[in-house]
Amino acid sequence: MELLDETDLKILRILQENAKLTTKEIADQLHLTASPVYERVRRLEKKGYIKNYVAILDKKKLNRPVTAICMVSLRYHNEGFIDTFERQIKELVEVQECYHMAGKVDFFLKIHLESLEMYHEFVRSKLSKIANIGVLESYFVLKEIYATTAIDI
Amino acid sequence: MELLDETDLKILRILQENAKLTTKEIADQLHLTASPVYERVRRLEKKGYIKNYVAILDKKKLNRPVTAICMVSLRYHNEGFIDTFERQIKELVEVQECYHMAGKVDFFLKIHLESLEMYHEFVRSKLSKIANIGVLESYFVLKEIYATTAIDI
DNA sequence: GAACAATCAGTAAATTTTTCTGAATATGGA
DNA sequence: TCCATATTCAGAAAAATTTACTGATTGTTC
Repeated sequence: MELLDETDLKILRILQENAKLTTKEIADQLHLTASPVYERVRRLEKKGYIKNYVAILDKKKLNRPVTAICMVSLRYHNEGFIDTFERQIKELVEVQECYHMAGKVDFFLKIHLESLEMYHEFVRSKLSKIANIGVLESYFVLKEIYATTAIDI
Repeated sequence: MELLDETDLKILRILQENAKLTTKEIADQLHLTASPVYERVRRLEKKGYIKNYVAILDKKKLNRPVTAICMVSLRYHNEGFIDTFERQIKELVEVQECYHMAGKVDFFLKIHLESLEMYHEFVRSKLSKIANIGVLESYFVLKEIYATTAIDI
């Protein structure tokens, strides 16, 4: 069951840049008609290659100009402690991404906030309330050089 | 010119989770008809609150299971050096995000790849070819605990 | 309270999505 | 090589959605 040919990849490349194109517009780019493109997109959705479609908002216009990167190391690394940490992190609405890392740092967080003061408040009243945090290092984004949700396929 | 009321925010919250809902479906959630929802969405697009619409793909299914975080410090920090670095980074298709940071680390990269071997090759043949890199620290994602493109508004 | 602006509901046309059918092409054995 | 099968595509038609427009209602300001 061969699943992805070059046409599928082209469709995915287009959709991850602009999901509002009509099947007709995509079809024109690929020199096809709307039918095969429509069927392929549905199959790519169904098979899970396309996870979902989202609107990307302007963080600055919506008053979330501060992006912080936070590196967390736990004090104890038993399975229970790690699971608990993960569960508590998911509750924090400010956290956009959280990764469990290999190496001296255990977790990696990306956080969007209104201001540096709000970050201080976030750490004071939420992050530091989570038990078992050993080291917590904060970094701040000065400028977004490049950021996309697309992957190179 | 008051621009965003609670209805606008609700629409944005919905669209950044699922951009494929019809205006009718959104309208039902808000106890409105399609007309005002349609007009509001168009205004939110036009005013730039919505930057674009994208499809989110499944990295593992598309054979990009390795996510690396890379912290780069430059050797020299003249304006020219920084601009050059930024320009060169944007050329690397593997790099999904690049931020200029405050503090001891200058740049922060998120990179999606096929394998650890490909990361090695990426550093060897591309990253290290960029002049003026001082320190380069690599971290690898063991597990994605939580990741969204939505912001808390 | 009158004039103005903003928001909404409803309607209809244009466009797109969705479903279906049949033709063309490719594939895999015998 | 030829036949049977599966896959992919184009085209058409129905269903649904988008888009544009109108008028009514509500809210605001002076």
